[in-house]
Amino acid sequence: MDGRPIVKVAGRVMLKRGQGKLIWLQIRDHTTGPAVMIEGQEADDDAGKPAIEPSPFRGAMASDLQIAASKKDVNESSFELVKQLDLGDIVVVEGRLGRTRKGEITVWANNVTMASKSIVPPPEKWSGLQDIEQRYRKRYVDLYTNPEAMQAFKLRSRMMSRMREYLGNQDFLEVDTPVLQAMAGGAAARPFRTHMNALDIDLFMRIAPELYLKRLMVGGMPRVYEFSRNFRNEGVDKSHNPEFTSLELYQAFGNYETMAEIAEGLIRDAASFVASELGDRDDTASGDLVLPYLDHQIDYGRPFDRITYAELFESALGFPMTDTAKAHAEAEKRGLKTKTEDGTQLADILIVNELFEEVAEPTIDPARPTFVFDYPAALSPLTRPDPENPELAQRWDLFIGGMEIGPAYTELNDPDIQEAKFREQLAGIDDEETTFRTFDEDFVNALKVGMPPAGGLGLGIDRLCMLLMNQRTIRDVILFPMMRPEA
RNA sequence: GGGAAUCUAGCUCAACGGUAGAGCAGCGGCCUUUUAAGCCGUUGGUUCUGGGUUCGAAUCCCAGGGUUCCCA
Repeated sequence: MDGRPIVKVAGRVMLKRGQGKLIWLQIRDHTTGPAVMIEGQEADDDAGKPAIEPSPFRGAMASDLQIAASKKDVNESSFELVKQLDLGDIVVVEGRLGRTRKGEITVWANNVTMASKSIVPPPEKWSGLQDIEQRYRKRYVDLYTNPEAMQAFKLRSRMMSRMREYLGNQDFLEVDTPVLQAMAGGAAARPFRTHMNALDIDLFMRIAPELYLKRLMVGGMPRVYEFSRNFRNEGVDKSHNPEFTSLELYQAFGNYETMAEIAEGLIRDAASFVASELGDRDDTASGDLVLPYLDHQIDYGRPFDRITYAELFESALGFPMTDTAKAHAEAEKRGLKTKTEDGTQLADILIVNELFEEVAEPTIDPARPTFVFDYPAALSPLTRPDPENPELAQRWDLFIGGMEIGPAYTELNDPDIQEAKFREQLAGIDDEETTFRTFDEDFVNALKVGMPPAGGLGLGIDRLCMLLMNQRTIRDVILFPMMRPEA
């Protein structure tokens, strides 16, 4: 009649301002996407798109809708309902879409019904839920209260869809492999133990999917990946949660070089996607792709830097890593660990690696994604040694923003070498008493059946989310991070 | 593992060792185009837990717990 479309919207009441015969609501949209359901005629240009401008105040973000319930427009029971509404209630509103005198897009309600009553008081409407602990424990409140939290998790979800799409386009198959394993292999970490009653056997939660994904390579799946929830019975800090998500990926006839291409392409695509979702950057035109992370402006557009382990070591320490006498002296000088807890001297290579991690890694420019190539073979039991130089493993680690994002390897597919490496590990060549050591005979047997030469890649998805979404801690990209149960 | 900080109303925060408060939310009224908060009135507490010092403890001491931050 007046040309304004009739819409039906639903959402949680965030603000309510009563004015006697006119009551204003702001509701956080519970319909999907920006579209309200338009039941009537097409909207006219200025009112059709519910492009509600972001408000300058925190309580009402772009996804909020404004509702006006006027006693003269709304039916009597609806008006009574609106008067009784509490903040936090979820309502369904039908009405005409229009504007206020000040131009605010508003649904002028004809009918309001209660969809769900909230009987717990919401946080303070201006400052929201501030307590960090409560934000994690009551994520359901955090999400509706703090739009930036919601945005990070929406982005995480969409980013993972995008990665699946990217990999699917390259003929990678997504698979699921066991979380409960009789032996927790594929990484050096302390596992969670559990027990299966029906078979009366002890089991472990996986620390990595690697050995199963490789079995699939043996079986003839040339390109596989898994977004794997891994469980490690270790500490919690701002970049570690006991359960975390990694992307593990294997490519037959690939190697660590092709893995670098895939990793770089995948991360750049994800970064580009996140940048466009955030929608407030105009740097794609120039070919640059820069996203902020804490104090850094990280450039995902340019080719990632590449350096070898030995080069980085020497440039940071000032002497070559082969000079083990100097390495020992340097480690002593810096007070690094040089002995195991029972007092035996650490192996040279472990001293070198201590120095590498403590001194060399921090010299990597956090704003430049950097591959560190060619790790010492002794540190990489599942990696194929370089045929030219068996001391080196065909492995790289990727560092971004000061964090280790993931390794990749040219995979070891020789069953004899694999078996020998397993034995070496069991003999305790490394110092880590927390490291769980396994000898997976069936895996050796799979290699005897024959695994194609392959490249393998692991990416820490939580850390990638921290980077791309500029979140300070891993708990801000995990919906329900590990917390001690409340007393 | 070490150090520091913090824990008070549903939420955000005050309170020199001297009656535990404010704002928001809630509750009762009045109010048709507001923009976190309209106006008036009003309810609300195991001050994380347990000990101790003191005439008197949110405050000082001891022990424990949760969380956060920094370091290893």
